[in-house]
Amino acid sequence: MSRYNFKSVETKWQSYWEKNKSFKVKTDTSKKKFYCLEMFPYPSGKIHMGHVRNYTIGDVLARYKSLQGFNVLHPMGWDSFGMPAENAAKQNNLDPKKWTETNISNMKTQLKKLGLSIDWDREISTCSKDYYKHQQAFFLELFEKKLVYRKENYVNWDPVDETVLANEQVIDGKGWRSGAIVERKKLSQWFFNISKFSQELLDGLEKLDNWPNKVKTMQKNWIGKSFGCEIDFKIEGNLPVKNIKCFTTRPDTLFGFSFLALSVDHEVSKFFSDNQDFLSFKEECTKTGTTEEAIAVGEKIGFKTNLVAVNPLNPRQKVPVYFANFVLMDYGFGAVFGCPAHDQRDYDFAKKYDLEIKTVVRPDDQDENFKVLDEAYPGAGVLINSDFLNGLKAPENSIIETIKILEEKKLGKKQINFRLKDWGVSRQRYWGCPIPIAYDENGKVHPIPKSMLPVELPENIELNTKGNPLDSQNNWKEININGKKMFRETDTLDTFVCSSWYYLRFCSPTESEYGFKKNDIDYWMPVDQYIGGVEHAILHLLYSRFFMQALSHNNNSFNILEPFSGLFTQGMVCHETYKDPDNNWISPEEIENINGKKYLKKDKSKLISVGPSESMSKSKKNTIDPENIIANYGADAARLFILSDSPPEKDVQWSEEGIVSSFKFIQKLWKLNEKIVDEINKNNNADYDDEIIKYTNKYLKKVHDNLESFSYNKIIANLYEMYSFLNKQIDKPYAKHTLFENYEKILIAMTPILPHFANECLSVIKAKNFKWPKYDVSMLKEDTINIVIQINGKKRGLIHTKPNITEEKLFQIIKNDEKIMKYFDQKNIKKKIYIKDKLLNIII
RNA sequence: GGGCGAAUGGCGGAACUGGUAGACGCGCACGACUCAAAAUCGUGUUUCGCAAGAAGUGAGAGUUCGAUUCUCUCUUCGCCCA
Repeated sequence: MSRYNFKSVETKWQSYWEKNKSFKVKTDTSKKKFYCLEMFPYPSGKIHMGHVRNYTIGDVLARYKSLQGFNVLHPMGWDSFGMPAENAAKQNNLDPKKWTETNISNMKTQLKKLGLSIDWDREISTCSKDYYKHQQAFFLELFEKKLVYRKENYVNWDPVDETVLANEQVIDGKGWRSGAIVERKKLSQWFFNISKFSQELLDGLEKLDNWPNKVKTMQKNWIGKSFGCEIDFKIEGNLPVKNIKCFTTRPDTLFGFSFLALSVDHEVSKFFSDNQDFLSFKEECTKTGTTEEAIAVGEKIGFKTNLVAVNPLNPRQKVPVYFANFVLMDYGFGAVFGCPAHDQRDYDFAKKYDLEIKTVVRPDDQDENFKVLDEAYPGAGVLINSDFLNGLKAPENSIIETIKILEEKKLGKKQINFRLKDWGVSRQRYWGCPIPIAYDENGKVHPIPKSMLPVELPENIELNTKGNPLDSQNNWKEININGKKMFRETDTLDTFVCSSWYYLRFCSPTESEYGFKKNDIDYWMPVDQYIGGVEHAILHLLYSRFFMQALSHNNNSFNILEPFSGLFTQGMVCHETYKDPDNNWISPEEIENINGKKYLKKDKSKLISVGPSESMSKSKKNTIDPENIIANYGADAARLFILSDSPPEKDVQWSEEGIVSSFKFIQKLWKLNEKIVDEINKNNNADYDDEIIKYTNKYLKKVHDNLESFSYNKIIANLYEMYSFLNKQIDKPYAKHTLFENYEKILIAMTPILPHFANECLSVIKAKNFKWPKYDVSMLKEDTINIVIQINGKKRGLIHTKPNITEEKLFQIIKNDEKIMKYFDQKNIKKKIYIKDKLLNIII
């Protein structure tokens, strides 16, 4: 008996796959294709357990599909532009490019040790100019299609570092690095016109049957289609403002109108540009955030104008016009009509400024005297105090009816509004894809000619400058286009742009003329199964869907609108958390278990308290390094454990006991393998025994069904059962051929999960040219079955018999069964319910 | 505040379209081997009960011959949006 040496076996197979380019694929229209894609990693330096889980899930599928005969595209690349490289470079005075390349090389080595079936010849990296060159061409293509434009927009500005911050870099309103209070600042930036496709992106979701409903719902809410009305309010006052347009989803509450609120950026604000009070109010507004949350939670403040707005349905009613901090210019028209009784935000505002709160909707269980008191009532009911609208059912009927009336009177019109805003792609960063645009001396925009692409990032530049480092690169900035001196755009593209089309590049990774070849994407696209974290449910997936819409827009050569036909979102990897008595987080590697109860720090200095299992994070120090795991237990054990404990879509708890038991199980499988090989070599000629054939077929059906439904945890359970079956049976003499044939099938079905181990065993039994084993339906029939006997729905016995038994025959058997008969008297039987070959329920 | 989802032993989780609840794993207990330990193997393990038996899938109702599964109300937790 030899011990299974995972190190030599895993190394052997990994180098075999590499040498033979086992996973290299080509466009081949004679074969059925399967495109299996996992979200590509950011090259942070080391892989983490989340990667192990993500790529193991994908690899199981890719290997399974490949054995089934599909031409499987399973590529890997690097999402290699982005801030961590720039930050690391700044801190350690490094070159972001070198930092990134080193990380890629380390992580590639680590990924290879997992035994993934990846076609490494297709490896791409978004920071390489071979990649971003095409991205710049796409930018220009969208520019020509008028899907890219420039506008002024607010950004989070750190006044100390003189830099723009991403939302996640703003912590409690302060810059994460400088601690300075973040300001809102207007900058001219590039936008992708994603909102043009709002309806298409919404409609497309309907056809994505293999996406989780959860993700579709999240996208639907994000796109946020709302149905409402555009109302033109007449304005009276001392300013040359005659009308103000509003969008509202609740025109039916117009009789509850008590103020009109404008965004401080509304065009009316130009009349207040020398009003000091207004300017300081506007200043105040920039301090509160612009997120919907900040607005909902924050205090509502207003600035009263001398203007009054006329209620279009009741011209005698005139209400004040305010500027207010909770109205945003980029939603609707930057103006809302306030109905405090039925909108909490308006209610808060009205309370503060002592405005009228008029109830116009009563809940169904209240009468006409219902009054809104302590909080707004946004719910359903019946319209009251609304003149000719009284009695309408709110909100469904009343909205439609009110819009009809407003349209008839030419006071407003029906409108569809989307919450989805255009995608701002400008980043004031160095480490990103340069935007292929130049400005002449008058500031006019000129696309950089395609022949001059790529616009390369300058290398070896000083990053510790204030503001965007590219801004100070005067040599680089200057460019000559058609004999004219111009200046390059110094902003770079959001890294989400890079990941919006990488799945296309994998189809034609070396194509130099364009981002992809048409015949490649015609064959490979769409991605059949995309696998990644749910944290990308909205932005990345929506941007990618937009990108396909944008490329297909006014394009006759291809029309792929949905990039990912199947989506699977895996859960996170969690671990217990540990703290010492001083409330410091302690890493699992620093502690020791005493008696299975107490935990001590390894130097025995401190008692450790165990906290709940939480997703692995550096800040809580509850991470486990996959590299150590692979070194100590092997890739197969890591794969086995990460799949075994929980369904892939749910969180999984990493534990020392778990990985150890997976490791031990592989050792057991190896011992079993040796026993079986001995048995096969014995060349005994026992009688044909169909027990193993039946069991194998049942097993293969389970594995097949569980693979198809992503129930990978159940496959591991099936495998354990298979092991204990074989281990008990193996002492019986088996016909050599039967044993060999079925064992081979079992091993092949094991290769997606344990590729090194199973291939090693297959080579030991000299199996060749194997395919995915199909189960034989005729072998699934049982010779004997158990029928449950219930009395009044309670289980009272089990009858072991042959299938296809009639109720009468079954009852004959029961009559001789004292254990069952003691529960009832035959005279009292009211009814018998017989479900053939399953259950008999006797009602007394 | 809104949307979506979940709740099953000490723990992670099984249970096909309503039909034997707790598969499989971890942990734990006992036993074998051993001078001993580790490793390995075996047995047991929902709760109460000596047992016969009874109860039992977050709580409460309902539909049904029969509910972890379907319907309603509630509680708690998670995720997303706010």
